[in-house]
Amino acid sequence: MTKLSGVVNEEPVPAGAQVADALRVRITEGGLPPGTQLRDTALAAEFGIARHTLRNALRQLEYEGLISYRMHKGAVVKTLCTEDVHEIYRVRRTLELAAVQQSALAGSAALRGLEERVRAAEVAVACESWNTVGTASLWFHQALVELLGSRSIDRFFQGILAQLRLAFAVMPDEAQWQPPWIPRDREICDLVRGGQRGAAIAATRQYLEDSELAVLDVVRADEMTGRT
Amino acid sequence: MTKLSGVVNEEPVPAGAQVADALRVRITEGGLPPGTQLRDTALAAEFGIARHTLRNALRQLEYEGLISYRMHKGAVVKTLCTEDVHEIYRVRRTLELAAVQQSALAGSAALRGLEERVRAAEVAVACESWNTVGTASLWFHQALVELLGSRSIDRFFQGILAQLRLAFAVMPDEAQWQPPWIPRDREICDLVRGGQRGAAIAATRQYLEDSELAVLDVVRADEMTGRT
DNA sequence: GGCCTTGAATTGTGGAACAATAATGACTAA
DNA sequence: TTAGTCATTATTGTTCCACAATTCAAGGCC
Repeated sequence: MTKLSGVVNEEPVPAGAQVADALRVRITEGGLPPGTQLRDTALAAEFGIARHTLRNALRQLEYEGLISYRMHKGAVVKTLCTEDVHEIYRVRRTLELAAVQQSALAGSAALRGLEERVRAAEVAVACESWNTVGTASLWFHQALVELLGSRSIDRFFQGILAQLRLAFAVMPDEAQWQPPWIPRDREICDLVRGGQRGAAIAATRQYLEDSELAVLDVVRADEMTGRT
Repeated sequence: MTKLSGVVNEEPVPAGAQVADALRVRITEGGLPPGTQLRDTALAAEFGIARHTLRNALRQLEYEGLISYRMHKGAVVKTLCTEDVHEIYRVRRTLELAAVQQSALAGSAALRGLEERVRAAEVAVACESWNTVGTASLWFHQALVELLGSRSIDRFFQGILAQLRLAFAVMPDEAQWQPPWIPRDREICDLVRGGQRGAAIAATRQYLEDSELAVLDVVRADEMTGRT
């Protein structure tokens, strides 16, 4: 509803892309829980844009893996199945471990980014802003992958983590679930910055192992409730 | 109306997606060389679809990195600059080396795929079907990455290699350029299948190093001719 | 209850139109 | 002549409307 105010000299952004951004936020913040049907006429009306333009936005989100399209059945916010979780963690293992392995070659700016984002997560824990904690932690892992120095990989990984956030969206008690991971993020951060590559790899591998199992629990629990 | 038992239930494919596939082929085969303006009215007329549908197809290709959009200036087939080449090879190094490293865990089907595609490339060389050689070689490297067993990474990497094909599209003498790489593909394939991980990694790293420089030469040469 | 039919709702696509911007070319001025 | 200005045209981004194809929900029939 709010017409986005653009700073004058910026490159103009197509309306569809703006709506895509807004929807992406709504989905990853849990405003549109997995399984939600996205009726294009309704959404178009809500955002005050034409149906075609909205459908463009939905297409973009489909490419990013946040919604799934089926012919003549429209768009649905994706619900993660266990295989999806395995897939997400296959990607995480590949990219995060590769990033830690090559961390010696990373620029100092990227390394500082690590520290910043871990600290942000710790602040979120201190503030007891639980819904922020999960996002901050994911941002840290995004920063890890950014050590590789590849923009396309960064974008790709961003989509993967956005999908992972779909699992957070159906989590019953984020306050219990999220905080324990932050000290482990801190540990990985310090090991990487300290140049202790072997230990960093081991810590990251174990982290991903444990995290995958934990997320699987959440997804399986959600599958149970959904099947009733 | 009842479906006969055993008949495959084909999900219908949206028209936009079909056109996107056709355009992707045209671009990667060189039918639409880099820099070509893609006028949507003309293309829509040619494919016999509405402008909206065609624009959806273009959006998809934009997401894959094959075309670039600029507001109110439409779509253009992307022309690789040297930074783009660096970026492509950053991704290749990350994923292909990670794949070779983890090749011990790969399934036997994936390993057979390696052999198949190298052989296809060798056949193409024997047939002197030079335009096929480059594509076959890229397919081999795609198979390498498939050792990781991740569908999303496969799709991502496919897009990257499609971008690389844009460099082939402006290459003056593919017959000279492509064949020398095939024996090196063969070497990597045999090392991986033989379980000689260290040697395989070294060979792959050297391959990517040399390949990047060679592609950079092509792109730089093209930049010169384009600037006149 | 189970099955079929029917009508409404929704999607996928087409077509025309319009404002905003870019490209083009003519015209003027130095 | 050459540079700059301005109007004309093309093209894009977006909207509205329309319609066939298909799914969904409800009701009627056995």
